Amino acid sequence: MSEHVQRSPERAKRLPRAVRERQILDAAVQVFSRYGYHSASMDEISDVAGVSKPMIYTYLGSKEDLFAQCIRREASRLLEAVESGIQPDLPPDMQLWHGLRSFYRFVADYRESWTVLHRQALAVGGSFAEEITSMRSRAIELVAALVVSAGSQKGLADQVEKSGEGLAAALVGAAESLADWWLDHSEVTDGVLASWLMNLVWLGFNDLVEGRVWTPSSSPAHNE
Amino acid sequence: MSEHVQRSPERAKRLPRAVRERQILDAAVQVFSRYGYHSASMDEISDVAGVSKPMIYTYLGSKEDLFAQCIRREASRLLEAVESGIQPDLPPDMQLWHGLRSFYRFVADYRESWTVLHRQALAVGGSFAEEITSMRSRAIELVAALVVSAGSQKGLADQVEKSGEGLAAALVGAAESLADWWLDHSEVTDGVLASWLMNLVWLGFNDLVEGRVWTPSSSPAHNE
Amino acid sequence: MSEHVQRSPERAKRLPRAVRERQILDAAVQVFSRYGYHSASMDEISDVAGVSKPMIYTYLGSKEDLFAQCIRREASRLLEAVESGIQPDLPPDMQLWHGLRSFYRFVADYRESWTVLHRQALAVGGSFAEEITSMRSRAIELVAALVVSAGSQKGLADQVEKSGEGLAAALVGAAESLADWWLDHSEVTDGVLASWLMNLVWLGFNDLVEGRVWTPSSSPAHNE
Amino acid sequence: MSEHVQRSPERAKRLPRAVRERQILDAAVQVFSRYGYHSASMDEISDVAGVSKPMIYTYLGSKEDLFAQCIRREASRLLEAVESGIQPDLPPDMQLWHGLRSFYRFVADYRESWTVLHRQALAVGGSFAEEITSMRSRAIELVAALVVSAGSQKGLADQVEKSGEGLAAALVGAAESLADWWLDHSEVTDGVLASWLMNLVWLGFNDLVEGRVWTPSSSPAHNE
DNA sequence: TATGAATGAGCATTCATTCAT
DNA sequence: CATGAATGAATGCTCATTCAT
Repeated sequence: MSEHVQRSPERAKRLPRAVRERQILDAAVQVFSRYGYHSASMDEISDVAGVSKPMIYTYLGSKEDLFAQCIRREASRLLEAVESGIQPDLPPDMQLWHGLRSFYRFVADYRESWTVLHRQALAVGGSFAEEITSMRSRAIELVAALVVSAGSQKGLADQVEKSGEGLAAALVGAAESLADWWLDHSEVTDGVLASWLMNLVWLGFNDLVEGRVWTPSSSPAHNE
Repeated sequence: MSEHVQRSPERAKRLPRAVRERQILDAAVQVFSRYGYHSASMDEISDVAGVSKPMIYTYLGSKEDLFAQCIRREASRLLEAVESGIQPDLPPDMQLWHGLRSFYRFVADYRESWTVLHRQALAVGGSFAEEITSMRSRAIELVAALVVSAGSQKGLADQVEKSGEGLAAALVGAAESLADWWLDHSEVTDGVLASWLMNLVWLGFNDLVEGRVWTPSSSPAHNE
Repeated sequence: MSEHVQRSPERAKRLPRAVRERQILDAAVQVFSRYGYHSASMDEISDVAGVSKPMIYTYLGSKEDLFAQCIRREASRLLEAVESGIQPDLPPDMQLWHGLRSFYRFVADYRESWTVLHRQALAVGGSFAEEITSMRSRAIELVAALVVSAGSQKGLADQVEKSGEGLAAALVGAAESLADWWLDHSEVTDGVLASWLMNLVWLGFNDLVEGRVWTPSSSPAHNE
Repeated sequence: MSEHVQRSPERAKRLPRAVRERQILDAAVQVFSRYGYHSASMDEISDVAGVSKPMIYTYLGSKEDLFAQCIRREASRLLEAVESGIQPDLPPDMQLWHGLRSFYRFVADYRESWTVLHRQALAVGGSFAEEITSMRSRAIELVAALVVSAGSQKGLADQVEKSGEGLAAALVGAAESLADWWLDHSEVTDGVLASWLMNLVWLGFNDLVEGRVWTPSSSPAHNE
């Protein structure tokens, strides 16, 4: 179970509290992302952090507290990364494009952060799931706003209006799923991933906005 | 923690093995979906199943085994449900359409199965993640085949060829994400969900196939 | 710290629950009386009981629960012992006399029970102290009733009326203190101890000095 | 758990050692009396004392040492208080009377000291119990001497000779018990308590009932 | 077949105690 | 003199798992 995890070589001494807290959080993210909340042991975290267990409790509180702080820190990082990649004065599609690229760069740079956020946090019931879910909801709303703003620019097709949030949820899910897929197919670049998504959902979305609609009865099997 | 879970009223006796196994698996899915793998206790499962713990071990093996069998059974059910909804002689888009509707009907009918598969199984490291991932991969490949077959009907654009699996992964993710979203917005029907997805991804995909491509430089900000 | 404590020699097997519970409670009283609530470890209790720790938790609950049940059981035993020694149709002084003898016999027979009740239970704050205090209060009231009934038989002197409970508290304390003293001076018999107390509080030290002595046979029940 | 405990507002600096030691002991008595030996934490003591933990260790040694010194200091205070209230040239009963009043005044003035001594010290096994027991023994011997001296003045009845120490133990226990009772019935004065005891043990309950009452003014020292 | 009885092993958490500054 | 930083060592408790009947 505890294969090979990076650990601080020597028990460093007398560091200021802030530094220690960062060390501990780093270690915690690493371990939580590997084993999940329940299987992760405070022993291993303290080990990886190069710090004794009591310090963890003194500085960061209980295991639950620790996990919560991991989640929050990584979620903030992710949001910041994405936001910092977006220029709000660009048109919606460019915003989405840059947002997606930033997102994938983050996933690449901080695999563990992404794993904790995406894979582990939801499985742990209670407040964590809520917290994560609410962050995800915020992301979805953000995308929905983008989608709707794009639609209104072009005359806001009915389809878009009604389904904005649903479409956004689908888009976010697609992006996440592609991120997961990427973890096992790292040969493509973040730009390629973002392109795929843009082509898949943006072109489709564009059609919608311009009045082209897919319905079961419009399928070639039926309408010719 | 243990709010209100259905439990068998009386300790029944001398049932054939197959029946017992089903009872146990049902209970296990119920409990796992509520609490997640680690927080679920064999005690509660045996309680809900109306069976003593040793029986579980005799019939289904360890907790890990039990979970694996839950996963497999529910995944099979899901796949069956989806496949049985598809008529292979229809055109690709209609197949996708029917597949999506079947998928959402399954999610609605077997919430717990879906929860176990989607939320819990990935968080548990090791063999489970692999198993789930491989099943998901199969689903993705299936969709990819659909996508590619649609592409080749129309002359297989390059974009599609290279990105088929990625697009499929994105589509599957979008469908899953929308399923999650649906759990909290049950006012729309499965048909609506499927429509959204078809409009979002199929129209977009169609554009691709027909040579319309989104690139950063084709965005209005750049080409005017 | 863990000098030499009697322990069950062999890990006995498959005993009915009631028996195990008794074993565990016996062991717990033994260990609590030796080390006090806090220093006693569940490990040692389980060891002495010849039972694994999980059984203790399954059968008797948490350490606090366990201690509470020890207290209650021993307190009940003590009360029963004292009450069974009293014949309510005797005059008050004879009742007191027999009650005291029973009390001291109990202390002699169940040293550990007495230690737990007297020495340990009060030091642990919270509900235990309250429980013990309330039992002690009941004992005091009982004695107070005796005292007052004796007083009213003789015309109820004012002093007695006003101070009944205080006197009873003092008497109970005297009895307890003498019990403690006895633990280090076991050469005298329970009868002697009871005599001392009767002479001290019933007759009065002054009387003693002047040659008046209370003996069971000088009680009104006998000497008329 | 840590409701509201007085604490030094500002971390004072550079005080002479003796002062620091007093601060710490005061805090320790306060905390030990509230929570008992085991539940009291060095952290809280240092907190209440307004001193860092290492200082405690430097000045007073281990937790055990600290507790021992609390016990000794408070016991000394108690003994001094009682002794200073006694005038050795008075007759025994008056000495007892004054001693008791001093004792109750001490209990009233230093509740915490009394609590530590009476409730906590015995429950902690090992050397503390011995120390406390030995101090209590000294008190008992003192009283015994008083009793015996009273007896010998009047011709030393046999009963007294043999049972002197036992009687004294009973008397001391009665006084302590009454002190405890007092903590919950503070409406009576220390004089009343002392009177009750004098009447109970010195004169005898029987005497009381028959109208003979001990009062300070009826003591031989005064009424002859 | 079916189960109440029993446990090994692990985990979160706490606390007295000590360095390094 | 004085302390924030740091930890070794316990301890209460839980849970998957297995016998003996």
